[in-house]
Amino acid sequence: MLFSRALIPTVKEAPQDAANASHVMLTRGGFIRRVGAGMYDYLPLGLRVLRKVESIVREEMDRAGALEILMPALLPAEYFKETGRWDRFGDTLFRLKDRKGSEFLLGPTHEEIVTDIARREIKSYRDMPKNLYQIQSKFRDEPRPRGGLLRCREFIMKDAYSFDADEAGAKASYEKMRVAYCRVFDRMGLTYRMVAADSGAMGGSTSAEFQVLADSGEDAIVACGACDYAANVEVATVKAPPAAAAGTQEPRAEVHTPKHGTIDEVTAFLGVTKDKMLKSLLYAAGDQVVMAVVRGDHDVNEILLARALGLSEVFLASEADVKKATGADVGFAGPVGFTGKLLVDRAASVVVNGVAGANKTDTHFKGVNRGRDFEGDVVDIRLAATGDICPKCEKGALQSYRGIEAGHIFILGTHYSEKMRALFSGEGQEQKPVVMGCYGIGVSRLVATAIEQHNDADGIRWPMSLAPYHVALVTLGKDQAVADAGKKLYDELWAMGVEVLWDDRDERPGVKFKDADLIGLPLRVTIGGKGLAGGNIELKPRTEPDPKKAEFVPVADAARVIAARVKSLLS
RNA sequence: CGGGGAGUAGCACAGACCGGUAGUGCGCAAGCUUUGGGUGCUUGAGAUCGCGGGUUCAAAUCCCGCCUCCCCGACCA
Repeated sequence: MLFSRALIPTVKEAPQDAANASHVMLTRGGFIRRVGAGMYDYLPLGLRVLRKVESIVREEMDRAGALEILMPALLPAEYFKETGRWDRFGDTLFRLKDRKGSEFLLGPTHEEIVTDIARREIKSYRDMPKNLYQIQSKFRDEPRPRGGLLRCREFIMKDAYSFDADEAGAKASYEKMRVAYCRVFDRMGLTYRMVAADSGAMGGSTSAEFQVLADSGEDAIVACGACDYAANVEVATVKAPPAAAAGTQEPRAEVHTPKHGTIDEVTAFLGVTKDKMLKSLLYAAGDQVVMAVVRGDHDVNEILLARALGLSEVFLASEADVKKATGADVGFAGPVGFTGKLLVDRAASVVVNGVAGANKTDTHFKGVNRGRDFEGDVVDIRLAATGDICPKCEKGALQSYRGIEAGHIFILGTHYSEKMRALFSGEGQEQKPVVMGCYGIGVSRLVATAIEQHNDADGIRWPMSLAPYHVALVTLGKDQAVADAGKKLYDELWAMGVEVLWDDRDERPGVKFKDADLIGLPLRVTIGGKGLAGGNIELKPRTEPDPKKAEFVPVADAARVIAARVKSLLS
């Protein structure tokens, strides 16, 4: 592609609203333009990257034996009513009506529709396993679209669905997808972790997220430094602390702590460390108010807390509810004498001579010990953090990371097949629901995710497998010999299968170099009058910041050397 | 949905408090200049000041209503 004939509208200034690297660079580099909140144009460069992501995903799905199909994005409401998701999806669903007033939706995901295919076409255990996938636009009315392509209302997703005759078959299908996903992310040159995750509304028995590590990620994950344990912090647990040391228990004593309600204030006032504090938080859980106690240096994990209570969610109690439940102002709640349901984190349960609120305004207790001063149910309800010991190997220390969820795989079981009567005949003529799995990859999100992980101050550093073109060819000056050499190399490289973007514009060198860095093609070939007079062109990887370290390659060898370099970076 | 912020030329912004000829930089067009990291100079085109209403002789500016967008949080296969 000739730059002079392309549509690559680079701009110097970042859009005022962009807050992360990928949004800034995709916009500045002329890859995308915003059309509305969470809606983007893909300009030619952006579309080429999107297509590369799609190709890799498609190749790996096909390799894993999945079959590509395409379902409509516009869907009749009846399918979602059949499974109850028409109501359960709430405001996230884009709903619309046709001219006759019939209800429709724009598909946020396609379990119902693919299950409809299954119930019509899969009649026997002999028809399975099957895995159907599509790459398609999805629509979700997100409460808050953000981050450019990272969270859109219309986005492109690969969604795959497996159908098996039994749980063991489903596990095998799931495992195939896991391997395929690893290949996808490996080929894209991404650093990622497969983590245990909350199954959420899908209610599956087994699920894992593929988290691409990036400081700008929305998700917090922890991973063990010694074994393969990794989990979304939502569901991460930690090794149980040692049983209480048989230390001497001080008598419990009331202390006056006027206006000192926070952990920081109380520890400073009483001269104790945070791990001696019994942080007591009140939650609205269903129709009751429960108290959750964790150590002062720990935080409550609300998802674990909700699970421990058998609920889907809990909310921090209002100030009024706290006062009603404890009889004290916020900041002075504690387990001693609390009459409601009491949950105590494992680590907090073994604190000896702790400090806790006395359920009396401006008052705390010292010398609080579980077993003597209070009871409560001991559960794991705290957030894992860096330094905690791994729950799996019980040796390694956990490390916290930020991640971007780029893929999620589930075993769904028979949730949808039962509701929609997707039944098949087993070997003994019995009718059984198919066992399903579902597997998503955020294709358009990956375009942005790759940049979040691969960029520097000057712009993007595309991995070769995702770059819109393999090589940026920059010719300098108006010298005809340079232009001729550029044209020759350009033609040779394309003939060898190398995708070249030739900056043939009548621009000064600085402009071309800046744009090349911004667009971020992995290899840059420069042809200038001086170098050419010496019989050389220059070759520099985008990852090399120092232009002086460019490699000189004889003109005669250039095409061959460059093509070989591209090939090695692709494998 | 809660909190905060912003809508003025293609982009980034000033002007608003204190009403009176709509401005700057980048980009765009033309000319000269320059040519290995966003060259310098000159000239020019380009705006229903988000929308609707109100106050006023006069509204980008003051008042009322609405819309859109962004950030933090909640939310989120």
